[in-house]
Amino acid sequence: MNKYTPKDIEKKWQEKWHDDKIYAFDPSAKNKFYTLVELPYTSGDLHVGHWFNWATPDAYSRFKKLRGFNVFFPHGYDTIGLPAENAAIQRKIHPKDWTMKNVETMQAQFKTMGSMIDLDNIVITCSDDYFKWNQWIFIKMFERGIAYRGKALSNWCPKDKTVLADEHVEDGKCWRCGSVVEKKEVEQWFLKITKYADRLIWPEKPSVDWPVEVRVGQNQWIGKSEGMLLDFEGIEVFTTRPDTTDGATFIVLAPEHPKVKELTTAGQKNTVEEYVQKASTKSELQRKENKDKTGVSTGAEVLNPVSGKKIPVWVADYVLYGYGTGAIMAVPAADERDKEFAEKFGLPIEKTSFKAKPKGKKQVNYHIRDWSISRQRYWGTPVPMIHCEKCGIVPVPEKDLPVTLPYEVDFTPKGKPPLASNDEWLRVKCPKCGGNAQRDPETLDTFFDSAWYYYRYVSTDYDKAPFVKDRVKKMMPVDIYFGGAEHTLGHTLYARFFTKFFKDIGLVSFDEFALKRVQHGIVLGPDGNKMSKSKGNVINPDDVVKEYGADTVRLYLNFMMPYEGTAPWSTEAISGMFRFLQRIWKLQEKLSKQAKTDDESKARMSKVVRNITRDMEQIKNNTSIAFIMDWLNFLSQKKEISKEEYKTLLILLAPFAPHIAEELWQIIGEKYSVHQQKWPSVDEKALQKQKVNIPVQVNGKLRAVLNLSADNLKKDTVVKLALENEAVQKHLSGAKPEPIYVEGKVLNLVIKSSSK
RNA sequence: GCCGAGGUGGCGGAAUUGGUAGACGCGCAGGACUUAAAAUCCUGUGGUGGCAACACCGUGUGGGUUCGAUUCCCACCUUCGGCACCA
Repeated sequence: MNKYTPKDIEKKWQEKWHDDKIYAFDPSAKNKFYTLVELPYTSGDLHVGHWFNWATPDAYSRFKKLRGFNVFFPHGYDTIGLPAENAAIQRKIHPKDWTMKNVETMQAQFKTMGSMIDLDNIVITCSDDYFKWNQWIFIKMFERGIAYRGKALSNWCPKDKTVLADEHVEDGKCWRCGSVVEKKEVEQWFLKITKYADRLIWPEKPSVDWPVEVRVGQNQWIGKSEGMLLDFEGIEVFTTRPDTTDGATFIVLAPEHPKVKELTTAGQKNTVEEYVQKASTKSELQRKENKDKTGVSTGAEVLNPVSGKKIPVWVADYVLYGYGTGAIMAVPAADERDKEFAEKFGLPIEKTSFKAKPKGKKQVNYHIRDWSISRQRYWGTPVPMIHCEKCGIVPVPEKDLPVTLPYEVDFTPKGKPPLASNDEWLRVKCPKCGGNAQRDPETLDTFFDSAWYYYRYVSTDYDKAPFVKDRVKKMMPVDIYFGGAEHTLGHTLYARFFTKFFKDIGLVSFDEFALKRVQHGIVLGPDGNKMSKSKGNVINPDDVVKEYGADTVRLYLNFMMPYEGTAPWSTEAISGMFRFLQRIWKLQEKLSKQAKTDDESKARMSKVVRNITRDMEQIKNNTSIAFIMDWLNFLSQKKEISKEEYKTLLILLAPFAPHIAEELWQIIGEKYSVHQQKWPSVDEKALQKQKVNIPVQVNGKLRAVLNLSADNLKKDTVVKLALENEAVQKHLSGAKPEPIYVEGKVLNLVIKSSSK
């Protein structure tokens, strides 16, 4: 027997599996299972986090395959983003070249994982065909009024010189570069996600299995609140508590509110203008940081229709222009913020009856706002629209799609979209009137691309539509979607939104694209901190693979913690995994043709298989591996082991360590491939024959354990045996206990204390 | 402030619907093999006391329900994540 040397076997099998197409999805077969992992961004290299993210889904998919499912596990790359464009600026490489080079590197690295993902049939979001259908979808949205041109106070990243969606402003800063985000009035494209707000709200008991934190988080972000629109002499306010209108003692307008100028009295003009001016220069972050209430009076007064009193109108930036009507009625007696404001500025506070019934219109408001979708950058899908002076905005006809990116542009940020710098590309004839017109020089947000890529996966070869309806009908929804928690408010919400839109235009028939969502945690550096170059605690997967092989790395990543967990990488623990594989390798010495699987072993094996099957289904791969170790420990103690025992070990191992499992499978002369075998079954009879441990408690404290055979589990027998037990007798000290027995589980002997 | 998820050995973490707390792995200690070391193998490993048998304590804290609670209920402390002047 030679030594276990991963590098001698891993590449060999990877190539053979690939050549033999052993993981090929059979579109005609039933029993489909669609595993989806968020497509990686083409940043350059796979880091250990990528390995972690894929190790569990891959083991899970392999398990599903062994369980008889026809597994579809496709792959792709999210290619659009600023790093590509910035690399281009810094290193003078074209974004496309930079991106495609990274795709190549990452493809090669994915191969070393020995994953069953299909690397031949990938979606690359910057390819022409993806652009085409991306643009097609955009035009469909435009036709339905979902994509629209709007002007709004938007989040502006001064460094990236582009607009940001609300979901990508984190703590007042740009999600990508961390610059403090400014507010800027910009005309741009929006998607009317607000129209879908109600349908995106998760019901209490959803039909699909998504984590609560996602459901609650999304519902909060959508932030539905029902209330009323009330009129205060021309000022419309939104309130959720119309019943407190009698206690409204003043009105507050947001600084941007158009009525501010109109209402301000001559005496207050300078003060108000100064205040409004000041508020407009504040960034969102500054507004958030300083929660002290500020504001000024307009000098105007309006009638409170319920109390019949004239109440003053103020301007303050604690009222947000973007929410409700940008104006509120302040009820200091019922609202903390209004109270604080009233106290600070000496405004009256009056009791409310909570019984007011003002006249007004019912109104529902949402926290979520329409998704700003256009970016003033080069590296993205061009917005497929033409601006004609005569006809206005005209979509590019389908036959002219895709609108591709011109290779030559000046993409150094200058405040205007880079595409506007290429005249030849920009100028175009209007498809309607044939007159002179211009292309839209903006590109789509990268989150538009990733909102529907898993539909394209099922139709990478199709060029008549974004996807083949029938195939989607057959293969979707996705059965399980693995990804990161950071996409709770962005990507996964957008993906749900797109699915509902697709349903509306008759492309799909379901409401949710993924039946189950599982979110991974993070592998920290060995020092317990987040891995970062500056901290020098980054683990390079290529190095670890070189040292131990891919199987050890996969195994360790599956074993180190639950998929949802976050824990530090341990250079010591991973060597334990290597040791485990070496012990399995060595076990082949004990394999004997004559050896039979005895009853004890059968029972043990069944228990292991049963537990692993149960845990794998629940994606508890760490405990599944623990049971494989348990089985190995058991086999190691035997003098010789049967082929059945050994084969079971290899099949159980195969999802986690596919290469070594295959190699050993071949060594023992079994038919290729171990990955096309049947998952071992549980021998219920053997399990029933096994002896059972019955803990015996006296007054709830464990005093003895009886090892009993299955036919000795009746209450009378167990109690009798327990009472004969010395340790039990000692603690009973002659008393007559009342037995409480749960069959096959536990016996508790209770002595009723005399004082009771 | 609001919402969500957690708090179990030296560490990562187990514990099926309330039923032997600490599986499995790492680390550590002792032993075997070796001239020696590494590797490997064996044994032990929650805490306290005891030579030992054994006893008591023990799942963030304090109460409660129960024959029995890491698991259920109440209050509190605390860590992490999300949202945050949303009217």
